[in-house]
Formats: sequence, structure tokens, C-alpha cells
Amino acid sequence: MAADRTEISKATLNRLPAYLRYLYELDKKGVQTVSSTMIAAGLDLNPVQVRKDIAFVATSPGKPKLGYVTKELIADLENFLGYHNTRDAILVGAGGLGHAILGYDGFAKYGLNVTCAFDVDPAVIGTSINGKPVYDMSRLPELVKRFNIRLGIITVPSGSAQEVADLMVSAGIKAIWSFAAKHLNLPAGIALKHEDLAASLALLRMQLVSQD
Amino acid sequence: MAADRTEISKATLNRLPAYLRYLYELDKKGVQTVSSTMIAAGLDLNPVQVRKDIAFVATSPGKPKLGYVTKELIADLENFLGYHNTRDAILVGAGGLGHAILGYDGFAKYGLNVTCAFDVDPAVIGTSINGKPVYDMSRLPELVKRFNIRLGIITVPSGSAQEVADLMVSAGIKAIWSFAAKHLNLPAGIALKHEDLAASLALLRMQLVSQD
DNA sequence: CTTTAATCGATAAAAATATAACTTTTTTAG
DNA sequence: CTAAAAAAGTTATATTTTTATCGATTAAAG
Repeated sequence: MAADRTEISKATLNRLPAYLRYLYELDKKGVQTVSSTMIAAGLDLNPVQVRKDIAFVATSPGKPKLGYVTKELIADLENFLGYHNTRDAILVGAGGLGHAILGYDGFAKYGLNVTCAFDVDPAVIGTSINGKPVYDMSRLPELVKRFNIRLGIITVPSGSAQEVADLMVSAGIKAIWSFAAKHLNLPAGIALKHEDLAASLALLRMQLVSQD
Repeated sequence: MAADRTEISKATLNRLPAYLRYLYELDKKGVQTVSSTMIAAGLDLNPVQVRKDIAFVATSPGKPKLGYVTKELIADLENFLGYHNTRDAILVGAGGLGHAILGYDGFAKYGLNVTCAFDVDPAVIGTSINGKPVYDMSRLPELVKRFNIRLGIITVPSGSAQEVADLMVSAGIKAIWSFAAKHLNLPAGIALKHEDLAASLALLRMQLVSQD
């Protein structure tokens, strides 16, 4: 494997999943080879950009006049994005959104397995959502350590988000996927992905207003 | 109001909601004035960047040694982000995630009012989720036109996403918030915000894997 | 077998964005 | 009343990201 001479850019990283989705579609239609031009047209992007992005992940080069072998490129992307090694995760906050995530099995395709959830509400503790048990928050450190979980999902109100994050980190969690509308302060080395639905909604709404 | 000499950057736009959230916190604690340095420290950003961002939205300048008046800055941000003019929206796909969104009233704070939902499943059509009626898809054009709705939320499986988007656009929807894992092809002038949970999850997972 | 057209890959230019350096303003302290 | 400190504002530089250009390669058509 060649050493990464230049670090892969964040912008590129964000596009890779879109490429993969598009390739799945083409593959399903029986398209054998795919060119960067085709991908660019399908996703409203610049062909050169697509080529550069692909250059990071592809193991075999594309052929002039043909492009890349669809199945190979899919394999390379899946491999790069780590869809093949399944990863266990826990979720804290079994309310509205947390409930929805627990009930959704689609993440399994991306190698995510939410094993169980935690909450403070006695009404949900002890119950099971989509086969996943809901435990009392106090058991989080114990279970995270026992099963060596590294990924935590936060779907609690913003007021308790930092507290939950701190607990996760101290228990050994290394990556946090947060849906709380709150900036989290984490020690270095902990990966964080903040999903701020309200914020992105606000931006969309703004575009709308400015059209009037 | 001065003409926007330079267009506001997308990156800035993405940070504004975070500033606002942070200011709410400070305001609740009774902090009267806030400096760009303080905001930067709280959100792990560069103070200059914060100042430049604020310069776009603030109506009155900040004072050296003191900073900005907290309540004024909040008002300016809210105003800029359009939180004050409530906007009606419809949602298509009353399944898992759609259900969660319908059940969540928090978006009202940001000026969003989901009035009703549409689906094709006879089991949910005619029911009500959190007081919002679920109608048959066929009634979408009629209701969108009648109430002059401009914003549509898509929470259907990726297979039907494009179809739904087309229907929305033809009915007069001007902005789409999509949770479907599918690139949507829309005519120019239609605002689109694509929320790809699976993709952002994949990226977080990847950071985790690369730590091992 | 030769020509042709399409595409890749690499390099260069341009644009956007973030960081740094410097100047000005205003409050507070001596 | 003056000097120092803190923070905003402004201009300049560096970095990142996107877009454009050009030659090399190769499958397909004549």
C-alpha cells in the first residue's frame, strides 16, 4: 500500500459516500464501466474533481475511453470507507430521535451496529426498542468497558449533552455522533461529528426567505 | 441598510447558528456583553474569524474592551437567520424518521411549522401524528397550492425520493430538506439541503478505524 | 492497420477560505 | 490627565479547495 503523500481533504471525504451511492445505482442497472465524466454529470460536479477524488481510493487506474470498472470502484470505496468491518455502538437518549435511530436498521449496511441504549427515564429503562435493550445511565461505563465499545451516539436534550459526552469519554468511547444542539468540549483525540438539524434547517429556510 | 459588498460565505453561514446557540447560553447566565475572543474560546474557533462573521450580521459595532451587547447580537442573528417569520412546511414519508420529526416540536423555535404529512401507506393515512394529519400522497399538490407551502421535507426511502421531489416542485415547493440517501436532480432555483446521516456516520466511523 | 474520439493523469491557475499582522478605538488604572 | 490594556476593525499573507489546461493512452470505427 502506498503511503499517503498528500492527506485526503475533508471536502473529498464528504463526496465519497455520494459516489458510492451513485455507483450502486449504476451497478444495479448492469453498467460495467463508469467514467469520471459520467459520475460528474450524475451528481452535478466537476469531472476533474471526481477524477482527483477517485485517485485517492482507487487501487487500479481507470482506462481511457472506458473509465473505471464499476464493481472494482465500488469495492475500493467500500473498503476505504470501512463498510466491511462492523463496529458496535451505544446510544444515549431513547426519546424521539433516539427512538427513531434505534428503530432504523439501515445503518447496518454501513457497518454500524447499535447494541443497546441508555436513558434516565424509568419509563423506558428495562424496555426494548427494536430488540435493543434500554439500560439505566449508571450502567454505561460498565457495559462500554465490558464490550469494548468505541462509538457513542448522543440524542439527549442539549442541556445534558456535555455531561453525557464526558461520561462517554471517561468510559473509553473514542468517537461521538451528537445530535444535541450544543457545542461539545472534548479532549483531543476524540472524534466528533455534530449533526445539527436545527441549524441546517435554518440555513435552508434562509435561502427560501431571500427568494421572496 | 448597506449593500452587501462581498457575498456572505457558506462557511460563515454554517457557523452562525452555533454562535447563536452559544449566545443563548451566555444570555441565560446574565452575561451582558460578549467579546469575539470569548465566543472563539467557547467554540474552539479563531477570534478573527468570529469577528469577521459577526461583522456580516451585526447592526451596531462592537466596542473595544467590552465586545458586543449580548441581547443585541442575539437579535441580529435571529433576524438574519429569519427565526422570526414562521414558515409552513409539509413532510412526505411518515415512517421512522418522518415520525420522529413530526413528533418533535423543537423546530418551532426556529420558525418552522410542519403543518401536515403525506404517505402512500393506507395504515397511516388518515391518522394523526402529534396533532398533524397524514394525507394520501395524491392530495399533495392540492394542499400545497391551497396553503401556499414553499418548504418540503423528504423522509421516504431513496427509491422514491426523486419522484417525490419532482411532485413537490411541480406543486410549487421552493425548498427541499431531504433525508433520502440519493442525489436529487432539481431545476435551478430550488433550494436543497441534503441530510445524509449514513454518510456522515461513515466518515465518523472511518476516523475511528484509522485510530486503531 | 490506421485514424479518431474519448478519457485519464498530472500540472498549473484561480477562487475561496482561514490565519496572521497591524492599526485604531475605548475603557480602566495610576 | 495620561498611559496601559483589551478588543474591534482592517489589510495582508498563507492555506485549502476547486477549476482549467495539456499531453499521453487506448478502445472502437473505418
